[in-house]
Amino acid sequence: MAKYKDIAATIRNRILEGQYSADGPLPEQKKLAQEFETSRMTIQKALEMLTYEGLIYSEQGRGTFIKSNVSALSQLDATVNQYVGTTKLFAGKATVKSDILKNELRLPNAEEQEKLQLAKTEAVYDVVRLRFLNEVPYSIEHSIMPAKILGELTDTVLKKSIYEYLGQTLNLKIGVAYRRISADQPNQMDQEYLHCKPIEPVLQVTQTVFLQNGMPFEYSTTRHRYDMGSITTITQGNH
Amino acid sequence: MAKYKDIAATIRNRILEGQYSADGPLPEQKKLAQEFETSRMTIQKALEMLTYEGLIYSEQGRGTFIKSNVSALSQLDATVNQYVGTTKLFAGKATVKSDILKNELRLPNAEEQEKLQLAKTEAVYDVVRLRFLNEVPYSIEHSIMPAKILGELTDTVLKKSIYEYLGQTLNLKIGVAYRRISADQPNQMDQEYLHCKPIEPVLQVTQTVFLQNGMPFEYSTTRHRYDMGSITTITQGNH
DNA sequence: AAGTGGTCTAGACCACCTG
DNA sequence: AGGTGGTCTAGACCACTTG
Repeated sequence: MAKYKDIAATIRNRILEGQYSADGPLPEQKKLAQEFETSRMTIQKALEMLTYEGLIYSEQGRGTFIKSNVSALSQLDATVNQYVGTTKLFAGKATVKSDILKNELRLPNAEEQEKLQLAKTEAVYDVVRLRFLNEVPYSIEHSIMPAKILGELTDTVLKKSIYEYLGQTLNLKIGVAYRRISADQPNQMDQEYLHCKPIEPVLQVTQTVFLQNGMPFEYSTTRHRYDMGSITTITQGNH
Repeated sequence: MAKYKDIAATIRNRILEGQYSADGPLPEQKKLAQEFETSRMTIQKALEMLTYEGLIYSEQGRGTFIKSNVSALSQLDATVNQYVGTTKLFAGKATVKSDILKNELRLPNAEEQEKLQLAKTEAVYDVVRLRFLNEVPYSIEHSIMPAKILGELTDTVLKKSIYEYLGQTLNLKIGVAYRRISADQPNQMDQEYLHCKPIEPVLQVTQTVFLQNGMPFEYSTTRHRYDMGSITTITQGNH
């Protein structure tokens, strides 16, 4: 492990255990460099990590301070706002299953070509899945994914988790995701599969997910029963 | 301006203008250091900036690459997923006004004490505002804010933007925000003020907003007409 | 083995805040 | 003026990937 990560871990623990005064500043960088027998640059990389984690902040000419919401943060189980997919989110807490309503290989339409940056000739998977939480249907997920990334997409994979398949079998990493969240009245499918009554709305999430190398990997729309799911986001201000 | 920021700006422009091959790697760090007549550490800080912006990524032993979604990104006006409040979001595009339905100074209840990290004795403002976009009501915002941060909260401020007041008058900076987004059936107030029919849902956002120093500054619930507003988020994976 | 990025050093000077 | 963090240097060695 890199030295600056070790140092960051040590300082993080001290902060969480209250070993540093919550009011006053942290020891100055020069002192920390002496204590950890390293250079100031290395200390700065460690502090930079903790800054991105939202634990501390620095002000030029004043010092480095602990954010006062640190105690509140430890109550939330929110590490970072990272996309994990539905399956992993509920791991261990409940059983998640999927019915595959559609799994088709076809050519993309104009919108899909644009969103997934594909040529007319590059095929996509068009997959619709009904997802169950503890045997109760809670969302319908409609995904368009480029065939060139996924290769052979079997029902076995779809029944489990596409994200698991991506990371473990294809060894690809998720990068950025753009999501648009809105509320909507239930449509015909929602009423049929999610058993929504006309007055029971859905929460709709339309997202484009990119791999770490920037290739678009999924363009999807998911509709959740309003009483079975909400989205949590953490937005960091500028550092 | 810092040298590494200048260099980052130069490289960013080159990438956006297509001066670097989209397939191959960027010039190696040593070459860039020579070109910009600087040290490798400074080049690394510049590249680090572009990495956090989602423009490039590096792989140890291979090189630094341009993400292939760069062209798609420039279509979106999304720089970073920063919270700006409703007023600024629509600046110039439409007129935003507020009716103040309630503006009360009182003591916090147990939930508010916890969310805002307040003592029983510290007063809060309890504000309900009906927001109009081009004279049409589109959301109801219910905010609880600590009086010790805001000082005197006049109706003049509330009619405009609290976030503007924070930044410009109080010189405080927004830090992190936690938000929970869900869909809901319209309640009595939604039906009265947003003119929702029973089958017209609302998009609800419950958020806790912290200042840069970690003090909680707002605990609020906003309900939007489903056909007037959606939330867009950008989630970065791990770098 | 060669070439890439990742980390680290031991200094230095600058920018900013506070008394 | 003194003390803080912010930036920068000119090297060095390490970790990883590729031919």
